[in-house]
Amino acid sequence: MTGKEAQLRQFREQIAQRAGAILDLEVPQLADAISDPPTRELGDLSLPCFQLAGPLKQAPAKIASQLAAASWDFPWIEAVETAGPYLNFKLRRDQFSKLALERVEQGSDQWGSGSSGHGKRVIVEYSSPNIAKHLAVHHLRSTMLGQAMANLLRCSGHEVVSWNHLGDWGTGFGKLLACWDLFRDTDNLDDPALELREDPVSDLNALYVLYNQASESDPQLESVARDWFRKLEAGDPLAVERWQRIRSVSLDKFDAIYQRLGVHFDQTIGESHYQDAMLAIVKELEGAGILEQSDGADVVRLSEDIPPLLVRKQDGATLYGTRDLASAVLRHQMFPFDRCLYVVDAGQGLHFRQVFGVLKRLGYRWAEDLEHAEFGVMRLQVDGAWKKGKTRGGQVVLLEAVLEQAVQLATSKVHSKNPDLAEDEVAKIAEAVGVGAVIFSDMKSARRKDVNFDLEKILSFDGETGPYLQYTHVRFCSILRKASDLNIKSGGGGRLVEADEVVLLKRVLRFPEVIARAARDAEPSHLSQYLLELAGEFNTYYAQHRVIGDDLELSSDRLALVAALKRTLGKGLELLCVTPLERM
RNA sequence: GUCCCCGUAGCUCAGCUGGAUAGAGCAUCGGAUUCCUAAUCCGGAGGUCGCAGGUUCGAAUCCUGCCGGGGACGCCA
Repeated sequence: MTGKEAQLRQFREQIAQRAGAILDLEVPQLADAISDPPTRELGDLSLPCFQLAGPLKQAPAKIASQLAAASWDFPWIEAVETAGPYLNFKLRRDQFSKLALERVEQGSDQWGSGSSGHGKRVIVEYSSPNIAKHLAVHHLRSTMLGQAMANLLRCSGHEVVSWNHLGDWGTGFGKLLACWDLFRDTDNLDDPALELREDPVSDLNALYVLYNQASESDPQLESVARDWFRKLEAGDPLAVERWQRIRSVSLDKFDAIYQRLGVHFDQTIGESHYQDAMLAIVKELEGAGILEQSDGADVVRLSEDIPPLLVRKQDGATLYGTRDLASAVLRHQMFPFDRCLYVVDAGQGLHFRQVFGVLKRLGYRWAEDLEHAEFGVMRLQVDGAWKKGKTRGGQVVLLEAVLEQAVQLATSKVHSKNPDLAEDEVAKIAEAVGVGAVIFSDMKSARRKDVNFDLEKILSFDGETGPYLQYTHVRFCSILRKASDLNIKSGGGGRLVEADEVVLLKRVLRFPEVIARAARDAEPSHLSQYLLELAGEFNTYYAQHRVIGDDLELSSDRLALVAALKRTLGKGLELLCVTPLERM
C-alpha cells in the first residue's frame, strides 16, 4: 500500500475532492483530468473546468473563478489562479518537496510498486524459440518485451507466471534424429558426445543443412525423417533419447543468453508436452458438436469475418492451432489466471483470434482473458533495403554475435573514458552497457511498430539510448559518492524551491502510475519514455545547478532529490532488464 | 477480395482517459568543459499531425470514407 500512497495521484485526488466539495458535485474521474499547465509560469498543476460546465450549467471560466475564490488551505498549495477555463495551482515548493521526498522514502525498496494487480494472476508467454537453432536478433523482441511485461506486472502487484512455449516438436526433428546414423562418417554425434562440444547447436545446424542437400538428390530421405518422427511420437527409446539430448543442449545454450539478458522463466514447457491434451481437446470439440468436416479436414467455424480454424489435417495429424488450444486449457488448469498474454509477433493476429474464438465457442469464460500482446516485425538491412529477417537463405543474424559486437564497442569506449578502471570492472561495465544498448533500443518505442534493426544506431550510445540512461544513473552515483566522502547526509527537502526541482519531483512521483499503466497496457515503452524524460530533465538541471555546494543544508536537500531520482531510474532500468551502473 | 496494424520535422519516434502555443533524439549549423563523468547541456533551422468529411465549446487523439505502407488469410510453425 505504501506504493500506492506515494504517487502524484494523491495530490491530484485531494484537489479533485476539494473541488467537488466546493461545488457540491460528484465527479468520479476529475483527478485524472488534472495535468501540467503548458508553461511553468502558469503553475504546477492544472484543473480544466470544461467537464464541470455541463452538470453545473455554467461557463467553465465562471466555475474556475468560483473555485479560485474558495479556500484551498492545503499546506502544499501556494496559490490558485484562473486562466480562462483553467484553474491553475502553484505548489508551495518547500512543503511540496518535503512531502514528495517523504513519499519516495516511505516506498523504500518497494518504491514504484503498486497494488493494482493484487490478488490477480497473469501468465506471460514469450521468447518461445525452436530448439536445435540459435537465438537470432528477431527473437529479441518477444524475449525482452515479454520479460519487461512480466517485470512490470509483478511490480504492480500481480502474481506472474512467465512461460516459455518451446518449439520442440514437429516432423523437422525427424531429420535431426536421422542424422545420427546418416552422417556418421562426417560427424558422429556420439563422438564427441553432443553435450561435450563447444557449440553443439551449430553442429546440429550443419548436419541439418547436409540433410537438406542430400534429400534433394535422394527423395527417399524424406520418408526416413518421417519414420524417425513417428518413432519419436510412439515413444521409441532411442528416438526419445536423441531428442532429449538435442533439447537439453539447446536449452543450455538458451539459458546462457537468457542469463545475460536478465530473462527468467517460471515454466519452460514445449509443444511436445501436449500430445495427450490435444487428443482431449479434439474429443471435446467433437463432443460439443462444433467440429466440422471440410475438404477432408476437421475445422471449427467461427464468425463470418474470420476463417475457420483448422484443427486436424486430412491425414489426421494435429496442427499449430490444436497445440495452442491444448496449451491454453492446460495453462488454465495449472494456474487459473486473470489474464494470459501471448507476446508473439503481429503476423499471428488471425491465428490467435481463431484460437481464442474456438475456446469461446467451447464456453470457456476465461477465453476472454486471453490477449495477444502483438509486436511489429524486426527488419534487417539487406542490400540497402529493410527486410523481414527470416532464417531462409542463411541471412539470420545471431543474437549472440550482436551482443558481442555491442560489448566490444562498449569496452573500447569505457577504456577511453575511464582508463584507470581495473580490467574486470571494465568487462563488467562494458557488458552492461553493450547489452543494455541492444535491449533498450528494442523497448524504446511502442511494441506494435515495426523496427529496423540498425546496429550502427544502436551502438552510437548517444541521445535516447540505454547508455544515456545508464550514464545519468552514474551521475547520480558519483554525486552520492562524493557526498558520502564529504560526510554530507541527505536532507528533508524543505529547501528545494527551484522551478526545475518541482518539475523533477513531480516526475519522480509519477513513477508508480507509469508502471501501472505500462503493466495494464502491456507496453514497456511507456516506462522507457518516462525514464528518458526523467533523465533529460535531470541532465538539464545538472548543467545549471550544483548539488554539492557551499550551502550545506541546501546540498543535503538536493542530495535527497538525487537519491530519489537514483532510486527511480535504477528501479526503472531494472524493470527493463538494463543494468544500472555505479560508474562507466 | 476480406480482415488486422501503421501513417506526426530530412530520418527514427513521443504525445496518458479529446484540452491552453504539437515535443524529443539523430543528422545539420552555432555555442558551453578551472567546478559532482561533455556517453552531457544550451541555441538556430526544420511540421497544412496522409487526405476529405463528421461528432464536440475544443480533435494529432473519437467516428466514417478514401489514399499510402506493412502483414495475415485451411492442411508449416
